[in-house]
Amino acid sequence: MLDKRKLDAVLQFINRYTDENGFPPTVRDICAELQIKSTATAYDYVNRLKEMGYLQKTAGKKRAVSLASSNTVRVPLIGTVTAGAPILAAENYEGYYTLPTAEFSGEDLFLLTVRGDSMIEAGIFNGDKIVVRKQSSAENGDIVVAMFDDGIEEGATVKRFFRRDGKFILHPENSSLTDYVLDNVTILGKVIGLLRSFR
Amino acid sequence: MLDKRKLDAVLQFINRYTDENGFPPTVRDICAELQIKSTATAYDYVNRLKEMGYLQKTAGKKRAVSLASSNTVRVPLIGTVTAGAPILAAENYEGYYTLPTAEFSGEDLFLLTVRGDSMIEAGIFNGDKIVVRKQSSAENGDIVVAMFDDGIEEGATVKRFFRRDGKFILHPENSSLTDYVLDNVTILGKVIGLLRSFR
DNA sequence: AAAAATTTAGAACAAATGTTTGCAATTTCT
DNA sequence: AGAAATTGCAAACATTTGTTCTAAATTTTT
Repeated sequence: MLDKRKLDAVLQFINRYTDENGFPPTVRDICAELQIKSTATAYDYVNRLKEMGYLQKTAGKKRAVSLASSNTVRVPLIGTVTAGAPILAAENYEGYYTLPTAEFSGEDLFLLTVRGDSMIEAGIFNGDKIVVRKQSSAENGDIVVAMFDDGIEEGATVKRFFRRDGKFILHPENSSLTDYVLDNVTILGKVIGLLRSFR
Repeated sequence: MLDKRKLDAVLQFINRYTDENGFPPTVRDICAELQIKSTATAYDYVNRLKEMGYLQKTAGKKRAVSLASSNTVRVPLIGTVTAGAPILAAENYEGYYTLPTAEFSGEDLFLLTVRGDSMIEAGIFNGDKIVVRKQSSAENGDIVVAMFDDGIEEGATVKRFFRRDGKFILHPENSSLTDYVLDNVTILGKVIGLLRSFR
């Protein structure tokens, strides 16, 4: 049986090295770091880690190891949620943010900058960037990004979602605002987290 | 004069490729992507980008290009802010989070999980992870992580900081709590942002 | 339009780095 | 303790991939 700790050390090193340098180490780098005296040994470790599913690598390629489970996701910032503003349009892409999967995981995530104070009591402030998972339905109590059109106003907003008596309710978490009660809403996604930076 | 757009396309590609694969492309990958017919040409582009300061690379090394200005920072999660709990101890490291520099930048950042509701009116909730920049002083109005010892209680907390009449004030943003007025505090850092994930 | 400069291509070369092999060292099993 | 299995080493090897060189193509300048 092979020493579990050594394998772990190799994995850790690959992870750290890649993060610090922007590219993975060579087998010889691994040797140097862990005082392994033969490239074949380091090579062996890497292959075991691959077989165990911790690493991805393509045979032959140089410096082509990467963690099987990435620590990060690339998430596009696609605009601002403000009434009337069409979002989700490809032209609105404002770049990609790399986020830690430890905190934000899932498929089809995107970021939106929040404009307004309608969710302030839920801790979502003006200027926050919300992490949204794209989905077209929601459960009672979810915070969602939704498009609505009640004949008076239309647009996309962030609200807490409820369905009651055949109606859709978009509930602002701000006691000075009132609910939207609608016959139709289009759910764009569920808010799964947020980023804030104090300026 | 060389086409600015082509250079930009190369930079973009290196960025995207690295993000998607965990390791940078080879000159031949660049050729394939941008329909360049000679490795020498792609090689030239990469070198120019290096000279212009957009890329870092070491001559000779394979697959060893990386962006000069990283899009991300690695930030350690070092514990929880709760009264009485010593933080900043090396043993408390709970791993590293990769955060986007577009949102959180600076030197000596760390993350803490917040326990308690003392800053709820500033939008900092129980369970949030705050991004802290290590520093030993603060300005009036800053939200800080501070150690205090008033003879009754001691520990680390997150509070808004003020200095007034020779005293230090740690002000909770929660109208049901009262200020700590202290003769001595040790500032551990300034809160520059936060992460939240809804469970 | 010719000359000069720059950019690109094609091919060959060299070095870094993954991979294989045979054997020694170590550990595990009987 | 001895046998068997596993692990580690050293060295050679193979391939990927960076690099260089020369000339053709293109663009810029005169």
